[in-house]
Parts: sequence; structure tokens; C-alpha cells
Amino acid sequence: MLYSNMKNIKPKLIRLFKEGYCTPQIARIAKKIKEASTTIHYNIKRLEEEGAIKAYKAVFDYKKIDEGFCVFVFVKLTAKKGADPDKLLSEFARYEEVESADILAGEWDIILKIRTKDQDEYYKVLKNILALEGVEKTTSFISLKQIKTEFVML
Amino acid sequence: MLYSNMKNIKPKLIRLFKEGYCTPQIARIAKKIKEASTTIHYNIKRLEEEGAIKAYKAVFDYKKIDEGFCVFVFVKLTAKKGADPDKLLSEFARYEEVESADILAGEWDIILKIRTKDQDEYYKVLKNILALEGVEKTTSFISLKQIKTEFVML
DNA sequence: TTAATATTTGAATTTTGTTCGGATAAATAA
DNA sequence: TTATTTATCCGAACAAAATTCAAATATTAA
Repeated sequence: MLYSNMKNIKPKLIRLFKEGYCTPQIARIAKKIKEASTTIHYNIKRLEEEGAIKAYKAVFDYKKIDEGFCVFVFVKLTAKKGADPDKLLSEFARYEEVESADILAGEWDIILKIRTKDQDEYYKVLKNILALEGVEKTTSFISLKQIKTEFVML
Repeated sequence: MLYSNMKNIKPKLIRLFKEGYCTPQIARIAKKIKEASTTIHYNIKRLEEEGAIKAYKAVFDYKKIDEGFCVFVFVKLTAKKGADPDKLLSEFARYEEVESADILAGEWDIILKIRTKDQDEYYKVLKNILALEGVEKTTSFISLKQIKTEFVML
């Protein structure tokens, strides 16, 4: 028999946690570094006001959320007048599969870190990128094993 | 006159937030996706028990915490019997400046993403890496501009 | 169909975050 | 130096959120 998934909350949580919807554990930090929790609170607020903290988020075991395939992609842009690397990079960064996007110095213009379920899904994403106006060529480096991501050991 | 910083809590917070010491905002998520907060709680606990979530952490504006210099480093290992790439990668990952560490398929064996205050600091880290037994050569790609990191837009 | 398991939910409890005011320390100006 | 302003620290009171619990409902397995 076919059932409608009860609420199917898991994927919604994953989406939210990728970019935020977390918050500091003031009490735990206060205990850890042996200061008053109000002092910790004050210092965190200051960091946030300075803009030093962009988000509080979750780090996943990506294999367990169907994003186990990870690739570093270099992109070379076509050299022509009026081309805007920043604008193109914003296009790349918009994809939810793109974990990071940087402009580089040197022979390659851009590096992207992309996470997908598998090679097939990766190819679809890459195809979209290659199709964009301004992309001359790309080269991909497939990650065989990840032992640290986002400063977190796996 | 010279004063001792009162408590100097900021760097301690940054160190803790890089790897954890955060937690989900259950009430906010519940409101966002219009479910009972206890339902959200239940689903998050399940994700954690599955091991799908490795940590809750902060994402920084790295320029503002003196880690504005970012480099992708490829490492090639010396091909010899008994060499263990995994062991060497663990050595690399141990550095706090290393944001991510992966084993690659292809011409390069390892890619590291490294964050430091500036080029001088970066050179010190790289020197340590090059000094390790088993490293044949490296090549670095300097990030000129970061627009997305850890799935967070900057 | 029945039994076992997983998920959802509200009420009660516990824990945590936040505000506020005053104290202390540091930086700045006189 | 000394006076003044600003930044940081921290306890008490309060507000908000997380967690536990028990029961209802949905799903899966037998």
C-alpha cells in the first residue's frame, strides 16, 4: 500500500541547518571557560554586531544525507571586454549544491566546491555551469575521501 | 600605558565556535515550518542519533577574525611502498588553519583549504607541511575573493 | 487482520537565554 | 598625573526555550 509520508521533516531540517537556524550554547560555553554566562552573552552579541559571525549552522556527515559525492571544480572564463567575473560567480554560488565559491589568482579564475548525491547528479550540475555564458573551460578534481570539512573532523 | 586585556574572551569564543558549541533553534524552526516544537525536537534527535549531524558551529566573516587569507593547496605524495596517505592527511588536518582536507583522484593526491591572517602566516604553515615526510610537492591557488563558504553566502 | 514500531503532539517540567542595574577596568581627554 | 568617558563584567530577576513524559496516531511487518 502507498502511504503519504507523515510530515517528512528531515529534508526540511537539512535545508534549514545548512545555512543557519542554530544558536550559541551560552551556558555550556560559560561552564567550559569558567565565566559568567552574562559575560559570554555580552561578548557573543558584540561579535555578532561587529559582523564577525555570519551564521550558526550544522555540519553534516554528507554521505548520510545523500551528498557524499564531492568535487572541486576549476573554471576558466572567456577573456573578453565587459565580462564580469563577480556576476558569474554569483550565478554559480546560487546553486544549492555549491558549498564554496572563490575567485582565484593565476591560471584558473574560479574554484567551486560542489556536493551531490552521486556522479550522475554532479554531471547535471556541471552541465548547467558549462552552459553559462562566459565559461571557457573547467576541470574537476574528485574527492575520494574527506577527513575534515568546515573545520570539523569527520 | 599597558593594560592586560580584561578577560580576552573573543578568541576563546572563536575557537569554540569553529567546531561546535552551538545548538539548533527548535522554536524558530517550529514556527518556520509550522509544526509542533516537540515534533521538531524528535526529528532533530533522530538526525543526531543517525550520525547525520556532526556539529553545530558558527561561520565567520574571516577577514574580521584575522583569517582573511585563504588558499587551496594541492599536495603530491612521494610514491613509495608503505606510504599511508590517510595517516599523512590526518597530520595535515590537525593544523587549526586547515579548514578542509580531502584525498583526491588523479594527478594530485590531496587538497587542503587553508585560512591564515596573511601571506606570511600562510608561508609558515606551508613550510611545515612541506617538511613532512612523504610530501613530494605542492601547488597553491590563492583566493582573491570569497563569495560563498560552508554553504553560507558572504 | 494483528502486532510491533515509528512519528506526532500537548502539558508539565527543567534548563537556558535575556534584560537590567550597578560595579570594575580600560581608554581617552584635560 | 587626574578627571571623564567608555567598555567590560557579573549577579538577580525575568522571559523564553528545550526537554521529558504520556498518550494518540500513523506506518510497517508479520
